Amino acid sequence: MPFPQTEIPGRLQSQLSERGVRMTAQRRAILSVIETAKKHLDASSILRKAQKMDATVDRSTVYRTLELLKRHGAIDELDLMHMEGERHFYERKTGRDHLHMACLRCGKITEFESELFEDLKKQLERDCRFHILVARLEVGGYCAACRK
Amino acid sequence: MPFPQTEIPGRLQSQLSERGVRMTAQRRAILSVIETAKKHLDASSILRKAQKMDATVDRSTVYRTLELLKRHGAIDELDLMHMEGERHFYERKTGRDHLHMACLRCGKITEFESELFEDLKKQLERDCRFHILVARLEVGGYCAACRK
DNA sequence: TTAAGTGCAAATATTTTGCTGTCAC
DNA sequence: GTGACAGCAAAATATTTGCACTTAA
Repeated sequence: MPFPQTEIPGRLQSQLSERGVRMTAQRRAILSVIETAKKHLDASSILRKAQKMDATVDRSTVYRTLELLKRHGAIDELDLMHMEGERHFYERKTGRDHLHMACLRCGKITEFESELFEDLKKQLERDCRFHILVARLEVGGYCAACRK
Repeated sequence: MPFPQTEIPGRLQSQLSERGVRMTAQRRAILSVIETAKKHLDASSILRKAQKMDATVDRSTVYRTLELLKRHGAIDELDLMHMEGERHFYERKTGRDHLHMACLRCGKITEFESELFEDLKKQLERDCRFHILVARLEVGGYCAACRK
C-alpha cells in the first residue's frame, strides 16, 4: 500500500493551493471541518463547526466554498436518500468510490467499497461511451441489525 | 416475455386501488401524468400537466400524492445529479432497476440496465446483510456525443 | 494593486403543514 | 356517515444572489 488510509491534515488545503485556489481564513476553517469530519455533514453543520474556528464565517461562504470544492472534484455531494429533509451531505473525495447504504429504520449510514461497482463503472465507460466524472450509488433499506 | 414493456394505461391506478388506496379525481390526474410521461418530471411539471386535466389540483396535493406513491413503492425519486436547481424527479417504478447517466454538458439523461448492477445489489444483500428497498445509481459526466 | 473573496440582507426555490370544508367508499 | 383527502394560505427549509467592503497574492 503506497498511501495510508488516514488523511494528512491540511492535505486538502495544499491540494487546492497547488491548483491556484486562493486561500482565506474562512476557507481554511471550512476545509479543516470537512477534512476532520467523523461523519457526513450538511451545510449547516459545516457552518456551525467552521464558526467555532472562525466566528466570521458566513453561511453563504460555506455554500460558495462547497460549490468550489465540487468544481475541483475535491468533495462528493450526497443525498443519503433524503431521510430527513432535503439537505445535502458532503464528504472528502478519496481515491476510490464507495456506495452508501442508508437504513430507513435506524438511520445508520454504512459505506462499502466494491469491485463490482468499479466493474459497473468500467462497463458504462466502455459500452455507453460515457466519461464518468462522478458516480453516486445510494441504497435505502434495512441494515443487518434492523432487519428481522 | 410474459408482459409487454409498454405500460397499460390506468395500470398504476388499479394497482393502487387494489392496495386499498382511495381514488380521487386529483389523484387520477396526477397518476395519469406520471404514467404517460415521456421524460423525467419534477413536482412543478407534474402539477402543471395535472392541472390541464383537472384545474383544481393543488401543489400540496401533488406533493402528498408523490409521498404516497413513494411509500407504496410505485415511483422512484431521482436527483439527476442536481444539474439545474435542487428539485427532484419522479418516474414510474418498473420491474427492473436501471441507472441514470446525466451529461453535464448537454443535459441528456440516459437510462441503462445492467446485470452488474443487479449483481452488486445481490452482493450488498448477501455480504452486508442489507435488505434493499430502493437503489439509486446516478452518474455524472460526458455522454458519447459530448466527450472529445 | 486588483481581481477574487466575504458578510449581510434579501430573494428564490422547494417542500411541508395547519386548518377547514369536501368527498370516496 | 365518517375518516381520508382536498384546497388554501402560511410556514419551514435550503440555497442563491446583489452589492459594497475587504484581502490574498
